[in-house]
Amino acid sequence: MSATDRLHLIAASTPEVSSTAFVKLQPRTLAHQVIDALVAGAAEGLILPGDRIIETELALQLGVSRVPVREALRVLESQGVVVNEPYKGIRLTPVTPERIDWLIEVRVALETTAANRAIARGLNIEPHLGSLGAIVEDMQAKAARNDVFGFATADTNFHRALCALAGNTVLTDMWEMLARQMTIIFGLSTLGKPMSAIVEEHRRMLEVFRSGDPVDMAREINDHIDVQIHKVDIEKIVAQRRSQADQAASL
Amino acid sequence: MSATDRLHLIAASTPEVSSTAFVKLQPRTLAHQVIDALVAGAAEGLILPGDRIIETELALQLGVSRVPVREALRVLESQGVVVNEPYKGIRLTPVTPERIDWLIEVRVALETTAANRAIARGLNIEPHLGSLGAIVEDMQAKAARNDVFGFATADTNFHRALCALAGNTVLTDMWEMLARQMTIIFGLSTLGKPMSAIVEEHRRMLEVFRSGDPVDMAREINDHIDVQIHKVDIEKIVAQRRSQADQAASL
DNA sequence: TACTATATAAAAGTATACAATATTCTCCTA
DNA sequence: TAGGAGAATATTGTATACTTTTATATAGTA
Repeated sequence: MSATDRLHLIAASTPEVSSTAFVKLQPRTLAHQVIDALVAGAAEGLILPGDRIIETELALQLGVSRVPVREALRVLESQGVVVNEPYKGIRLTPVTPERIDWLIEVRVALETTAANRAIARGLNIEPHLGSLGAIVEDMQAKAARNDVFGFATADTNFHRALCALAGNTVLTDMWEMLARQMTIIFGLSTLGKPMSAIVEEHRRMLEVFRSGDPVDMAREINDHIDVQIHKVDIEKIVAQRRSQADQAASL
Repeated sequence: MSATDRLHLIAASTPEVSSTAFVKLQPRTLAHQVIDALVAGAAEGLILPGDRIIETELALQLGVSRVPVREALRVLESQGVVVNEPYKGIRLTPVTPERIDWLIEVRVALETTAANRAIARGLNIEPHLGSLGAIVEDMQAKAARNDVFGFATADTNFHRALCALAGNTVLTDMWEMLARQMTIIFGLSTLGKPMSAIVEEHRRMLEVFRSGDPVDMAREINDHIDVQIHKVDIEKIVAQRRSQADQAASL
């Protein structure tokens, strides 16, 4: 079975809009939906780093023509999610320990910048602290229920919310790129540490954010992201995720 | 005359490869060439922030079909160079003082990170200092000849070379995005300061880099980029560039 | 058997054709 | 004359068809 065989259909991968949504979300093109489907599939481990992606196949799976598929792949290429050699094919960007270091380095830089900007704007106060705190509580709840997927999502949301406080969309856009790539690499699973420890780290980060010391903040973010992800055996993770995906596929 | 009417043909905008090139560069697709042509056109002021871009027209100008044009536009959209509203049209991202601040903030963050990483790797030594120094000399030469275009290019090259020393392609890729956007906004002209002063700033940056103090380096980069570009009247610049472009077009 | 050359197939790159949506213009009515 | 309904037009979104390139398989020869 090839890498894209089990990709969700578009209909299934684009969740219903909450009826309480205030902003009218723009109609999204098929290309955008293809991007979401691919990223979601990669996050679930249906496609793994290094896997070949065939346009025709993907188009067939998603029930669209090759045009939006190609547009999606070009976008993902420009974001570093896939690599392309003309006439040879596209594959999910192979992951190396080096590349993980690079992603982390940039992500730490962006998050630190964002946090310090938020502090400079005087946003390390209520109601923002409360919002962030609520996310941490959510993490706690998900941890208690052993909801790994939900936990990872909440974790990401915490960092996203922190970045958003900088009010710099150029920064947040770039952050999303990085977060997406890391999600694809690591999947939505926690690594190494127990969830309770991770929750605790977030509490501490939040406390430092409240205190408003830029240097402390930088150190805290660096330690958090670095320690959480660094020095993992990436080969092992990919192999593990592949076997998981194969298992799921054979059910 | 519409915005894209005077875009260079692809053949004209893709320079010959130096015969001394060692690496075999991969064959580039039309989509990539369209990207280059568009960015080049924007840098020259043939298209300005806020201008509408019509796919059909652009395709005609470049002598290609709409498919590679659309792929190019999707990539540029994901990079923030153009904005798109489905069925309404694509335009070069309008520029606001706020957006310029955002771009600068991220660029400073990335360059600072890169410089410090280069220092951490112990690369603030020869032959790297010499290479950077050579670029500064080049700037000096271009300034003497009053070659504004060449000067701006050399300036960009200095910062690019500095970033490259970090050896982090994720970082350099993102830096390129930012540099591209700033080029589109400001064109290839110096802003405010005399060129000699800018050359002097680069000398100073290089000296601080040699000394290897991360804090000094951060301050120096921030001052350089910030002071050089900040607080310019963007409305005026765009208006000025537009009249220049119109003038050139009527010749 | 091993190797090369040719033919075949697969997939990406590109162009054209069609559908859906938004905008503009016209004409009618109040 | 001002305003609105509806047709006409322009432009984007999508699908299909064709071309070029690469990869694979087959056959022939040393």
